[in-house]
Amino acid sequence: MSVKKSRSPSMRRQPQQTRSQERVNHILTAAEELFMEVGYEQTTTRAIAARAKVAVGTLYQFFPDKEAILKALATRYFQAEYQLFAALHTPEAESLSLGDYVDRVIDAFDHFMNSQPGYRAVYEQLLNLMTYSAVEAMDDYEYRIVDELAAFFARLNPDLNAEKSQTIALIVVKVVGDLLWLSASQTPAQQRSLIAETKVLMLSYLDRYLGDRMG
Amino acid sequence: MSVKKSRSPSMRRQPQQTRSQERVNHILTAAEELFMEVGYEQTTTRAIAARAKVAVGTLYQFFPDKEAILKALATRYFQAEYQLFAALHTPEAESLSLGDYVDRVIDAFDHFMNSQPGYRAVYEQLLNLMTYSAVEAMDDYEYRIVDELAAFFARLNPDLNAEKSQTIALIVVKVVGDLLWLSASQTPAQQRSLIAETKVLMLSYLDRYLGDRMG
DNA sequence: AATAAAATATGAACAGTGTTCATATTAATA
DNA sequence: TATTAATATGAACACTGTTCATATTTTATT
Repeated sequence: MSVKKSRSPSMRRQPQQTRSQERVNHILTAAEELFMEVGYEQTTTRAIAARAKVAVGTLYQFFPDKEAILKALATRYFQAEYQLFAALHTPEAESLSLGDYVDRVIDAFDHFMNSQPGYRAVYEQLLNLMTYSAVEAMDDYEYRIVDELAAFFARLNPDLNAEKSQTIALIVVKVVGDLLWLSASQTPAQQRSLIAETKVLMLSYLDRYLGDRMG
Repeated sequence: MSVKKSRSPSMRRQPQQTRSQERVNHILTAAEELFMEVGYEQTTTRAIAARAKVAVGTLYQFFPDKEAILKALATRYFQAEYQLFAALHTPEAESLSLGDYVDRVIDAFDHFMNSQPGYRAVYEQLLNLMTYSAVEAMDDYEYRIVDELAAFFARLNPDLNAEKSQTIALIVVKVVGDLLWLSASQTPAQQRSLIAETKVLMLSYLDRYLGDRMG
């Protein structure tokens, strides 16, 4: 069992040879497969090494510990998630009606979560490691999404001060993330009504602040 | 590392002698202290036994595994949480204005979370064990709260069918829980504005369904 | 009160984990 | 080709949750 480390680098040694690059990828895909099959806790570093056709020691040459492997996988998904957000918040998006905006964003993230097979398994386990102080643990990418969403809101309604738009953005990101996450573990019918209701929730809320700016 | 068990009873043997009753309590308080001090994962069954002045084996005489100890602690908090909910949803509550109702409920749960010192540490770690299928893991108490809240809403607005009021209740419980949880890890100033904003969110949303029934 | 039987407590032993590090192997350089 | 640096290996280590034969304590019986 690993002891809390102050701040370990995500990689122990940058792979310099192309052969090593491949090995790192093998390790990551092997780990992702196993995390999806039996979960993070039940996945053994020995099992990862075995599936990647590598010795345990090799694993620790690239990753300081088991947690770092999960984080490396999570980073890939967070990057994709951020890019999805960015693509949805171009200047053109500011001229949408509020209803269309909410529809687009929630449908897009819903689709993202369901289309990426490994996303759920990785994200689920990542939450477990982010125990102490959710703020500190909140990944850089989620921070950036909140910041940029706050700026997006402030642009639409300049009456919102920085603090207020930040709080609104934080609530939107957290609530939508939470409800989409919840919907993922429901029957398709429940899933549909939950997502429809999430849109109602966001629409009702944002209408207070952006109602007269966005259709 | 424990293997997934199909469905283990929460207790291995009911303590029949008063001496055993005390021991179980000693074990639980020792475990709670340690979970708060170093977290669930870092807490060793040996450490729990040592602090409770008991042998490791004794621990396993009452609890099938480490997880059961956490669950026993969690049950205490869930019961208290349910009773808080029940106290807030008496027939008299139906005659409150929507604003007063939201204020009361959110303030009460906010106070509950901050006044119970062990609640956060236990709940945080409990979330980690509820990985697979949040629905199945959702404790009986939370289920009951959603059900009764749905009934409360349906009583206020009989136009809401069972399915709809259930979805609304689920969203309210999840969102309020999530945002209060988030606020717990913020600075006092952020905490205040986040809670105020949570009220705005709930008010905006519930107004759609209960606006003409509750003030 | 003494004894037998049942209930309860104990902690060394077990099987398994994440991680390390002296050693062997491979690649780069001279 | 010989030398040196980089990389790969897996047995060994420290520690974990859990068990179970044994010792102790309580209860029941004589």
